[in-house]
Amino acid sequence: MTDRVEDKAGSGASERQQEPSEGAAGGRLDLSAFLPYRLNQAAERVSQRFARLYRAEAGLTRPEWRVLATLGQFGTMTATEIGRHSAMHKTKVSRAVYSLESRHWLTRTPSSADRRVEMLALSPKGRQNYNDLVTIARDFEAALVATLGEEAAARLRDGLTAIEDKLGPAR
Amino acid sequence: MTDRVEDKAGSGASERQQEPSEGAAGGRLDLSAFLPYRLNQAAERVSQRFARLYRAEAGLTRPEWRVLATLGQFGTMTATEIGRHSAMHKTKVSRAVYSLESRHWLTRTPSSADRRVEMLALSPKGRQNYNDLVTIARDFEAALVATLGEEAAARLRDGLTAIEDKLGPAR
DNA sequence: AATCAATTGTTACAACCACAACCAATATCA
DNA sequence: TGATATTGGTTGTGGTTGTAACAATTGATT
Repeated sequence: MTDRVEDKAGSGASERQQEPSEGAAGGRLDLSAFLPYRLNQAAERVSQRFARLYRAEAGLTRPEWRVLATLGQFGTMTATEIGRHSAMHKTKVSRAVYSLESRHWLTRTPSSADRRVEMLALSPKGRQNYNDLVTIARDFEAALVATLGEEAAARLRDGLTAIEDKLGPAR
Repeated sequence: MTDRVEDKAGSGASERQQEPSEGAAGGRLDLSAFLPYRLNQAAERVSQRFARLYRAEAGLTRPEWRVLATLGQFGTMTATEIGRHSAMHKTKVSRAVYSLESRHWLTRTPSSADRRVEMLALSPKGRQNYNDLVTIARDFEAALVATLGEEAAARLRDGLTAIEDKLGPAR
């Protein structure tokens, strides 16, 4: 439909035409139409905007937000369970948990059944901040959907569902 | 529609029920249904799979692949232009360019018009590798679309287009 | 019971990244 | 022209991340 490879900065002198040497084989690839690239860019744009909110509101990093969100949703879990549900690496979880614990937003309770693990849960302070952030998150998502339009948002969700269903977990 | 918050690992003893204390206000947020999270996960899954390919084929990092792809598409550009078209930070471009130059995949030519900039272009060796990677990229995208199904892929593209159109560039 | 394998979580280390500082060159404007 | 601001690109630094190694505990096998 549209062009999509224009340069809206307008500063440079010569606009680069898409006409390199093109050796022998099948030619170029339009990066800005390449699905993995587009997905990445879209995710980054949305995530950055949302990250600004919880960083401004609570000074959280992304891993901290995810741990908070997971604990807020499920109540009490171990670190590995958090990692599984939020798709984060062990060490990321470990450090985010430590950080939230330092803020007294969560508490560790040794498990009586398995002495390797600790049960993690939000403190009242943590839950209060979680509740505030949930409101912000809901508002953000609603605003995003409104911006995209219900129709486009629904299609986006369909596409994401397909990826989730057909591709396994990220690893 | 569907549940989406189940745990297919099945290893743990007690499955966490979604029933934390729920203070006073409106309750929890299902992270795995939250649009920014879903977008991020989907992008990461796809990117990781594709990254495995060009890392195995050519030992490239993601910034290096993007610089290669951009130069391959546009022929000759400056570092700033590469950054603008591939949405990468200055320093990332600088170091990726240096790395590709060390492999003799690209050449620098001082610009006669502006002695601050250097015109960057792929060497024959670089273009050859680019051509190979373009084939891999096309195959990957085709396989991805086939996996998702044409229908779902089209909806995904619509959603991404909406994000690109309605949301500005990542910063 | 004793050994070996697997799991949980933390930490050391190296790679990577963005921010800021910086140099060189150009543009702006008095 | 001369002073100042702006731009292109590189480098140093602090912070973040993943890999690997590790201690502690549990499970499996005999």
